Amino acid sequence: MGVPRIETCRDEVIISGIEPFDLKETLDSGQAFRWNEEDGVFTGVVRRRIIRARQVGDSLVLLGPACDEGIRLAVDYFSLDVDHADIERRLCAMDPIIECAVRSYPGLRLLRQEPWECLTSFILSARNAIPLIRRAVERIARTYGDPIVEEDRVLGGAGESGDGVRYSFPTPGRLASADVLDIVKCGAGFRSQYVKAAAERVASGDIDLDGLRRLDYEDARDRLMSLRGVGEKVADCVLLFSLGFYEAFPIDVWMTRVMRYFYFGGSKVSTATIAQFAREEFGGLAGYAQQYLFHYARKKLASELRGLE
DNA sequence: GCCCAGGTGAAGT
DNA sequence: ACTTCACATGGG
Repeated sequence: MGVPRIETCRDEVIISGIEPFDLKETLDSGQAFRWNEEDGVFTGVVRRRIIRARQVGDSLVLLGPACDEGIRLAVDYFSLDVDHADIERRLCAMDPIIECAVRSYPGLRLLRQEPWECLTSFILSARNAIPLIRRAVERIARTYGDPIVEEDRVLGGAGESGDGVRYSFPTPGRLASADVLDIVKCGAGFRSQYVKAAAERVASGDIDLDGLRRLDYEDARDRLMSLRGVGEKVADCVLLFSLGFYEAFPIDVWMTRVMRYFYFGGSKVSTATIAQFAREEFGGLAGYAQQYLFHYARKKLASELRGLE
């Protein structure tokens, strides 16, 4: 594959040469929780910046005035530097089931999210529903984060009356000094204490999230699991969605259902058995396999899988 | 009212 | 090691 080609015209930046790429499915695949869609335009907050984007053909179009830093941010966030065609090819060669999932959603990417926001989001995800997770993350940002004033937004919002203001996700330090009861008010429920405790550990430097990249998968995972509210599944989500550990294979209720259905003849299996199978079947691409199977399960198999229990 | 939602920790076999 | 249960909150 070639390097992504970047072309600036007026108030748009067109990034091409990135196929396969599917913006909609990627942002709707349960990785990130701060994106909204309106008329094909997706708006989200990434590391203190607002990104507005839409897909035209195989290209990603960024809306707003061109800015090198913003372009670099988007390329990194959407992993546009990854040879995704090669990844899909290798997955399809593994077995006909994963091939089917990949062919159903070509261009489904793994994002590179900001680790602290990713960790908090998935602590909030435990025994929770996606719309409620989204709302809690947004309320936490609105309560503790900073309003983002972007040239981008000023230019695009000629008749804007203040409602569309977005907020950055708060730093660990800011959440470490929060009152737990105020975090509860954001809708975080029993997970509020976990969020605050994690913020304290990260803010103090006891846990260095970016530093985890230098550890091997097992050690990084153990380190994350020393946080209360972070078990195997949440740890794997953070490793996969923000730290580039593509061998991580988060197993939740959906993955349990779809793996049983496809690979274990519908019989009951433990997460340990599923995890071991995934390692052997998908190896270093287990995380990608997980994302295709998870998305396929939720979008195409929901009714069939619910009845299995 | 009741059940479930991208689980985890603690206590019990 | 494996099983059971509580945990806040809100939507179907």
